[in-house]
Amino acid sequence: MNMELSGRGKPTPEKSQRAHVRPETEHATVGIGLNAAIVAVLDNEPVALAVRGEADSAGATDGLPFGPFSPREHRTLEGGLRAWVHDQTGLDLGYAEQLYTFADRGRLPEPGDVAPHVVSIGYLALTQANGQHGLTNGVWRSWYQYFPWEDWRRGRPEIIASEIEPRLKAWADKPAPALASASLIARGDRARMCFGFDGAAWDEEKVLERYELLYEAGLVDEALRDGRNAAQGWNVRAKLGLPMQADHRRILATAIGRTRAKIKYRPVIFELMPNDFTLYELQKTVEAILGPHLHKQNFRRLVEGAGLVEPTGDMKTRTGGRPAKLFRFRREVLLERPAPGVRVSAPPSRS
Amino acid sequence: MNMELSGRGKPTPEKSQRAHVRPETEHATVGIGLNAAIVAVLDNEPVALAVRGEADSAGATDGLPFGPFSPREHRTLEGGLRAWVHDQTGLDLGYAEQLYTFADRGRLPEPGDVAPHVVSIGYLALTQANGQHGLTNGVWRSWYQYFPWEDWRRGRPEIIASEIEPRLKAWADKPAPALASASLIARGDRARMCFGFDGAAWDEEKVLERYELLYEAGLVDEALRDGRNAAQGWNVRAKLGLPMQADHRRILATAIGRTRAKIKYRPVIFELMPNDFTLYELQKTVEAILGPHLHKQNFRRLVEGAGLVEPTGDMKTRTGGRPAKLFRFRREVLLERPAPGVRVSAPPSRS
DNA sequence: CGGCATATGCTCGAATTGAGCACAAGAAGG
DNA sequence: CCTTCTTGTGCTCAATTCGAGCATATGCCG
Repeated sequence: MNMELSGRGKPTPEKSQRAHVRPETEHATVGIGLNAAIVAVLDNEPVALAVRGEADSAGATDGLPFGPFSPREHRTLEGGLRAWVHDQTGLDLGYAEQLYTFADRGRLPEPGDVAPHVVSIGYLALTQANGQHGLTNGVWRSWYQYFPWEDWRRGRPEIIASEIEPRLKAWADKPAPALASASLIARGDRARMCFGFDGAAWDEEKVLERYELLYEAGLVDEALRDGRNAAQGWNVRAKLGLPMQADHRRILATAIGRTRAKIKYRPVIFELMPNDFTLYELQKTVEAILGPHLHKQNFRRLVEGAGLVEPTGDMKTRTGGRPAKLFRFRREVLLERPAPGVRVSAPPSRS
Repeated sequence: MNMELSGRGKPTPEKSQRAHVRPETEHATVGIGLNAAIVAVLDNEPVALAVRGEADSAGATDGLPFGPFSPREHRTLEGGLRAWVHDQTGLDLGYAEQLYTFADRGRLPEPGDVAPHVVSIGYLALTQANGQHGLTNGVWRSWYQYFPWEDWRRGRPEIIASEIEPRLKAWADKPAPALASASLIARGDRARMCFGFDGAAWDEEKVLERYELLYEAGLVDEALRDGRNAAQGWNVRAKLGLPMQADHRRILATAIGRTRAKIKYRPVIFELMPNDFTLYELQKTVEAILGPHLHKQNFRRLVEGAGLVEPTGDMKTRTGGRPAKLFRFRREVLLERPAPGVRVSAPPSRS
């Protein structure tokens, strides 16, 4: 989990372990946890399912649904995920994909413990949240509550200019610690690229990079909670977006970034839509996830031209204007195109 | 790990586990293994580092470098990976990224064992294999030995028409098992999309999908070894490509697919190149990975226009023709473009 | 019935892309 | 030395795609 920038020869801070020739038998055993970022779009708002944690030090913090994986009970990771998500929340997941496996020590809240001995595997699931249909636990919460800087639907979010830019620039002016742990790229340049300062382009897919930068800079609560402030001289009150338990917000950031990337080359957007929809509803859903982009007429040309949808024959009348044709997902596109999706391109570099 | 096709409501075959309210404490413990697909390009041949397994039933089978992860010894997964890769092979990894976590039971060779209790996390590493520089263990082997159908450098590989197409079509004509476990798409259609039968486009990124389809169809040795032939009436001798231990070939397939995708939007191709190179050498490296594509002049326009390279000022004379300008990777591109890479597009649907 | 709001069709210029022509310049060989 | 081969490099041109706007359609509401 890094910036995925091209850099050779990252240092290996750990000491080499003893040589071993046939290592297969000497595993240390750890627990496996599964985290699910369950995403839907409710009233044009992208939401994730959050469960309320028990109140800890600073009040109750949201978390993602979480459950252990037992290879004894479940044949596959995804099967285990579906089972306990159903048990915990009443939801039957549709589409699900694995995101990333997190095992980093040092991010976990237990202060005295040496190693977490828990590896957590993050999953992304997309679903329709028609009403609160059978939800027994957890609430749908806008993902922009956790990541307010990601919400460009009404233009550039103010929090970037008012909070993020000054604080990140102050951080960039401090010298980086000599370990050079993070990156070969200067702090200021990373901030510029991530948040589009000074006219750089905003890349809506870099959700994780942005969160990790804020974490490194000590601007999210999780950084303080994890004790990184002790080592540096940070502001005590960070508060950019709602925090989450453990590294759940990192997983959610990964999920958002993956969702934003994926709808461009896989028709997963339809996992979030009802069966019939108007093209404008489809556009609004895409924009809820990506931020506003497209010219309505061009969006129509795009999705119709790509063969992603077909008219149902019916119309929707209560649109407030001229009635709109209803469409449905055209499954055959999967057999026709190698990578069908809503291929919207980057917006023209608004800053 | 599936076809990532848009399909709702996959059935959950496992039974629900007992309800649990605060699951964090009741982890079953399992071992964590790390697998590395270490990729380089040697003499225009894409290679992966393979280690020879001890001879099992049918002779020695290659495997990927593999080591256990101990959270006690290593702070991060990637740190652990780098350490034992260095110990086992003498290599210092440059670029590395996590691929996927595999925990599926039923793919492991132990016939009597109920559950593997080992979760393996696959990594992709890109490196330069200048000579056998310090290699203490393992050999570089062309990845097309494991996946001959992926090698389109001399046109469509013959093995597709001679072996894969007839055998997959025979498999497609058999009725799918009622469990409908794999996909909502008919076997024949999946085969068509994966391998480009009947004029469908070849998508060089679908490496994993192709391997998994062959596995399901019982056409790779691993399927036989895992005992799937007992349930069906398969050919006893599969032999499409060299097999590997456990699910290492699946990990390598994931690695190849990811590499092919990634060089298009990240400048990771330069991890595989020496510092100075000619544009034609760069093109050959890209083609080794992707298959042949580009018009030489357009490739030049592409990489120069994208600002990916800059001339060193020197020339390379021993080219067999006119001397060629030498170039180097232009790091500044990382600060200028959000997703710089060799944006080659799909070849014009050769079948 | 007229105005409003949304839906939908169409056009046009700019940018990108695929493909080829032409020429440059060292190597090899008579 | 001059021809020919081979690879490198600059340029053009048509086809396609993309961004943006104009114009018209049509139900709803007063």
